[in-house]
Amino acid sequence: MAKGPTVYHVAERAGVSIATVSFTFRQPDKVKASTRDAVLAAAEALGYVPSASARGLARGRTGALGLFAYDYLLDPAHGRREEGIAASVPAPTEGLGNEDLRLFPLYVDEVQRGVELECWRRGQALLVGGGNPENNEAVLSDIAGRVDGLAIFPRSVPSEALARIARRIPVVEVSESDLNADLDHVTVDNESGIRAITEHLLTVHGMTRLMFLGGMPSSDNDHRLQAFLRTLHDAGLSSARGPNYPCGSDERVAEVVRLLCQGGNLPDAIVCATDQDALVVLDTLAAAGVNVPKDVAVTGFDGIAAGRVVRPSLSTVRQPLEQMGRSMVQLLLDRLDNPEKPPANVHLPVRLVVRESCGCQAA
Amino acid sequence: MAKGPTVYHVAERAGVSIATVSFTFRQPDKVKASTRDAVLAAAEALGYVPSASARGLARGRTGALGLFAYDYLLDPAHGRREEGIAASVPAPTEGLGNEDLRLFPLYVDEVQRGVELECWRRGQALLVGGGNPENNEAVLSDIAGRVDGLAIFPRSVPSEALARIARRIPVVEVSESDLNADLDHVTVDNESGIRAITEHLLTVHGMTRLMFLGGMPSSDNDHRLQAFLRTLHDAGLSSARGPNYPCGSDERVAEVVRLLCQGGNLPDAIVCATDQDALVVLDTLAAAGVNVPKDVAVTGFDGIAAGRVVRPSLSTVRQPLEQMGRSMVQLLLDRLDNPEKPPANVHLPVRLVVRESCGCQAA
DNA sequence: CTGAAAGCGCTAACAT
DNA sequence: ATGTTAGCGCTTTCAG
Repeated sequence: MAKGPTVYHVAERAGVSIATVSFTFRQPDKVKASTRDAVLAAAEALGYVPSASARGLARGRTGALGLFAYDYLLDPAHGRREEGIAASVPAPTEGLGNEDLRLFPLYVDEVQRGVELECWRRGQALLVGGGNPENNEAVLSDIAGRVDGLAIFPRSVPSEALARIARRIPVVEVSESDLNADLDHVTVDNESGIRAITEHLLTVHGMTRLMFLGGMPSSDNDHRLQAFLRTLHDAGLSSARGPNYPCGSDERVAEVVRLLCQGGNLPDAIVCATDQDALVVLDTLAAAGVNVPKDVAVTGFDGIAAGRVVRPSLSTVRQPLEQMGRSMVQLLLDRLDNPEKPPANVHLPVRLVVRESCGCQAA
Repeated sequence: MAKGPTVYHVAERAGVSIATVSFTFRQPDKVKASTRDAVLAAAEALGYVPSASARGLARGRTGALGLFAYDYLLDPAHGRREEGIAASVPAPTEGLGNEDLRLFPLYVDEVQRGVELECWRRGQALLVGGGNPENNEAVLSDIAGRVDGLAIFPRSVPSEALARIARRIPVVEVSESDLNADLDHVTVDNESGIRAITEHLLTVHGMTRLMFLGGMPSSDNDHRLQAFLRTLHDAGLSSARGPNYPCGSDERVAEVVRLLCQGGNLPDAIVCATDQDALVVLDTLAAAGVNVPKDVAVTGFDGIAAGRVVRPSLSTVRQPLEQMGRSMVQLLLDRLDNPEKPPANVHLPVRLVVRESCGCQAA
């Protein structure tokens, strides 16, 4: 606690100059063995811990990367995540209601884990910043001042703020984005993912009346919709209904589903833009007494953990979430090495995951 | 990217001194409105972002807190967690095998989330460091040099390394610890938790032959065992067998259970030291064709998410994991304000969570 | 191979 | 209310 020892103390104790101390820590083999041992011993004895601030100042680099972990569930559109994963556990009568599924790790959580694991693997320091409802800007600026590069989630940061930061340090964004075209990106193959799951519905289940449904608008979701329509078109079909996307929120998605139920003419399948949308759809259908997949099939996109646990379990397209996080780190580090190269884009494959909600192995 | 603007640039552009710029950012209301506006405008125009390194150096504080997120699952004793939560998703025949449950958030994950949320809420920067199998020491030292205070998990850091760091910055440890008595701690009421679940078995289910089982040794687990024995004693009973704790690893736990099955005389209930142990027990019993809770009841301790999802779902004692993370942050900040106060200890309550594995609502 | 010295960008007295 | 002036602890030429 007591204002730790500095290079000066170590230098004095080891009987060398501060330059030698510094040098010993960065190029251990460039100093005479005896000197090195003396320095290391002194450092050890004193409990010396190099100050990252001082080093950062001197080197012009902090040596840390940042992740701005905007939490979608703190966003009004999705409602608040419960007080902690798996927190609320009603006593004996507890079942595993679909409404509890928000307690499992989400898209952002898994990507974050990937960022963390990759940083740790490389011995890279990682600053994890979080959206603070109010002063998002201030928080972001603070983070920006602390790191050499920043990873962000789409739409978690206003474009102007982003531009200001990107002028100073490299920024990488996960997911597609029609804005911020100058940033590095990590994206997935939405096209083939939607095509795979849609064709599964068409071919394996012989369905013909499909509809696309999604809540929040995004570039990814836009592309998924387009891919959906193209797939249907290629099969000589058209969408069962005008695509209900973007509805705007979970609430609106539920509303659309309720209307569908009341109307009495459900499509064969509802292809959702994301797993979260699909979970809402599943909830709503269950509440309306509609059987999935018997009366209507439902599919998602993302492959979050909750989809494995719901009943019926969710057929979906899995994104390599952890890998996406790792790739962000990779991209950041690459750009730090080579600031001038044109914006890069790591495009990752996805995988069709067939479970129950499409009608396969309908228990 | 181009070596961002500094206070000097802003000062020049605003026609003031650098001190005024600095002052404007820290005490906005202490400067004349006109000056403030000029400074802010200049900063805005220049895209000024304060350097945390410089500030840290000057103030003697980095303004960030650290979490050393040792991952137990990277530890050989527990085996490696799959490539990402919910990653491995075997096709159509997939059930939700118990072996998949390691994919859900664990004890450490939930505590980490608590630390994050609390830091974000307070606008506190948070550095999340990770165990790197090899150079744990180096990583730790690096983190220590970057933060004003550090939160750690028990036994994730060798005591000597810890001592060195604790000499420089405050360190808070979650869970009980007979070592490191000089650190601040966040603990839970193991005694009443074990007592509650044991008495539930005794009273509600009328069981008499109970045994305690646990893998890894720890102070918490030690205390749980003691509480277990005391509870039995108070009821005029004794342990059905010599307590099998600490077995040492998941493997050894499984082995003990297999022996029990072969021996043919299972106790009425196996009270596990942790949920993780209980999941292993559940797995092993299932593999041996033993029915839970019919043939034997099983209970856990922790309340991790996976316990809700297994079948039979796990009766357990839930720790307020998120709150524990939040309390660590609180403790760190308190100590920074008041370095001299004696070691503090936040002792949190736990809650009995009755599900199926104890025999309640046996489907 | 090692020492001397000049900053890195900002804060905090102390002046004014 | 604002300007002056020392550093904070480390890195990095440049000499020796």
